[in-house]
Parts: sequence; C-alpha cells; structure tokens
Amino acid sequence: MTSLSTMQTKIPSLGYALLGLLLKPASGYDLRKIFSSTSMRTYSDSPGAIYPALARLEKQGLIRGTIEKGSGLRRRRIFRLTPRGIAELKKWIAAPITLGELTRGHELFMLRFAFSEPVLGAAASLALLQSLQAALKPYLLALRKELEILKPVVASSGRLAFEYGLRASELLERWAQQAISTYSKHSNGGLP
Amino acid sequence: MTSLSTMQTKIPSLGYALLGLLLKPASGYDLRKIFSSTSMRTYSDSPGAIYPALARLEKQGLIRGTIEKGSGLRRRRIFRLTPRGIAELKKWIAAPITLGELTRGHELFMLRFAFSEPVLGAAASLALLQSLQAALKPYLLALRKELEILKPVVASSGRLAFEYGLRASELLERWAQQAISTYSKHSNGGLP
DNA sequence: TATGACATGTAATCTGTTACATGATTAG
DNA sequence: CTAATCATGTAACAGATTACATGTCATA
Repeated sequence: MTSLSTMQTKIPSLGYALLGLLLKPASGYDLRKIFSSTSMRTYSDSPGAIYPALARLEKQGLIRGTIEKGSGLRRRRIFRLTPRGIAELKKWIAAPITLGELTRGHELFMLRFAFSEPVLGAAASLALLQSLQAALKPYLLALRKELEILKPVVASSGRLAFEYGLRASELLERWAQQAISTYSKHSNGGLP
Repeated sequence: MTSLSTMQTKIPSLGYALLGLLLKPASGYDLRKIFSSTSMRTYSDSPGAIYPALARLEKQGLIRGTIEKGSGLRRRRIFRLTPRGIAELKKWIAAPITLGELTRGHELFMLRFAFSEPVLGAAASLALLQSLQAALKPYLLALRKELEILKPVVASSGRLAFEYGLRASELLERWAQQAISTYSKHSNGGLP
C-alpha cells in the first residue's frame, strides 16, 4: 500500500559508496579499479556488481552517464551525480546514527564519515562524530554487561572473540574523541 | 563442468554460524532468539533467513532435524549436527587465514575463532591465532604504505576513516598476541 | 598474430529481506 | 475471549557472485 508520493529511493551500501566516489566523475571501470586496488576492497570489483548498481542509480535519477569518445580506446561511459543524487548523498550523511548501525561492524559509519567533509563540510563531520559518541555510550554499557553474563558460560575462545568486539568499540570511542578535537579547531563548507 | 565427485558444499557465513551454534542441539526458534538477543546480532533473526538456511544445511546432510512433541507447545524441530556437519565445521576452522579474510571486517575470523576451542580444542585456537599473526604482518605494512599515499590526497574525514581501519587492525594484532599468551599455557582437546 | 590491458555488459543462480500466513498454548 | 508468546514456514523481490560474452587497442 505504498503511495507514489511516499515511494522512496532505497539504496544499498554499495550504492552510497558509488554516489560518494562520483563526487569525482568516473566510469564503471574507474570505480572497479578503486574497489580492487584501494582500501575500499570491502566492495566487490566484479562487473556483475558494479554495472547493474550504476544502472539502478541512473534509473533512479541519481546519476547520469554520458558516452565519451575520442580518447582512442573503447567507448567509456562517464557517470556524474545529478542534483537529486547530491541531495540523496547529503540526506544520507546528515542522518543521525542509530544504535543498530554500531552492531554490524563500523564500515558503514566510516563510509558515511569519509564522505561527510567533501559533501557537507567539517561542521557536518563534527555533528556525525558527536552523534556517534552519543550512540556509543549506551552501546558500550550494554556490551560490558553482556560480557559479565557471558564470562562464565562460554569457552574462552568465545569470550576472547567477544572481548575483541568490545575493544573495537572502545577504540571507536577514543577515535571519535580524537577526531572531534581535530575538527573543533576550524570548520569550512562542503559542496555549494 | 563440475564433476559430481568434486562438487563441494559451499556454505555462507550464516551457515557456519548455525553449524557452530548447533554444537548444542536447538530449534530454529532457539537460534533466532540467540541472534536477536546476544552479541550475534550481526545475523538476522528473521524466519525468512533462518528456516531456509536450516533447510539447506539439512539438504546438504550437515544437520538433521527431528520433531519433538510432548512438551505441550506447538511441535518443535530440534536440529543436530551430523558427522558430515561436524567434519565440515572442523575443516572450516582448521583452514589457514587468507589475507582476503582481513580485508572485509574481522567478524568472520572471530566467528571461526569463537568455535575453534569447543570444536577442535585449545591447540587449534592457538594455531588459528598464529596464522592470524602471520597474515596480519604484511597486511599492516600495506595499510601503512597506503596511508602515506592517501594522506595528501583525500579530505581529512577520509583520512581519519582510513586511520580507524588501520588502528582496528593494529588492535587485532595486539589482541592476538595477548590471546596467544592465554593459550600457550595449557591445551586441552575439543570434540572427540 | 597472439596476448594482455582496457572497457562494458548479461545470464544463471544463490542468499537475504520483507511481509505475510498459520497454528498452539498460556496469562489476564 | 483476547492478547501475547511460542513456533514454523512461504512467497515476492532485491542484490551479489560467478561465469561468460563482446569488443578495442597496443605491443611483443
């Protein structure tokens, strides 16, 4: 019973990664190379993942691909963000962090944060970090409580694995604190 | 062109999580509760994920579900590991760590490690940790090198995000070192 | 002329998400 | 009797993986 006006563009993690990278116009092949050769290896560089994802974003009107010829090689389609795409990126970055976002690894948060400064400026990065701190506080409490319950129950390898998860979240907290002090010195704007 | 004898059971992450949890026989509902209420929230607790996954594992002959009645409520199917299931679990845990396993978050490694002691004993846990250390050494070098290249290029939010990834891997290294010292004191056996 | 890097795409298949359907038992 | 909890499942759909198909250009 979804009304047309309420129909909202649902975008998976890969979609946001592509939107963020397309702050600089690029071809599908360029994006594949980024995924295969840099720290963004988290995303598959397979053509079967990227080309369909780009096609979906284009169908949603968030990016636009134009054929570029003349540079000698096979034709390339260069993709660029549309105004709607930029708006979607901004919306995604500005959203507050939910507790659930901390549960399944920190990669998604880091993707958002990485793009926050070029898209919305340092003030938005700071806001994201503060939102992270607020969400982290009750989450860490819950994890520590769970560790106390778990301690006597599970084998020590299970307990050690849990402890790593706790420590990674504690690391995130320290990282956020330090990043905040980096940012609170000066702020500048993002996209116009 | 896959020959029948070569045909190998391919198991996704959720499948291994279920196999490991089924060291203690449980119903689908029991497993859902574990995913919804404990630190294993990484996995969806939705019936649409778990019941089909259990059905696949059963079709592969790795688990066996038996209807249990009499306890008053609606019938429950209790699942147990078969000998083939136990063998598959052992094979998974004993496999050496690949560099690729470090790239996409550390959750998969931690799942393996958590089950290593109950399934194969402390000696296997130790071996896994040493394999981790060996894989981590070149990986950390590569990350540090990439950071040097990235530093002047990306916005500071991007650099900070990358730095978190590096620090999480350094944390993993320290955690492994400490876990090794926990284990090297004494070792005991796993499943018979 | 054959190989390899550049470049884009499709098809089959598998898995997970969301939403729905069903039914038994207990507590209020 | 009604709601909540226990308990198992299915169906439609979206997204990812794997493998394949195609084509250009440079170079050995």
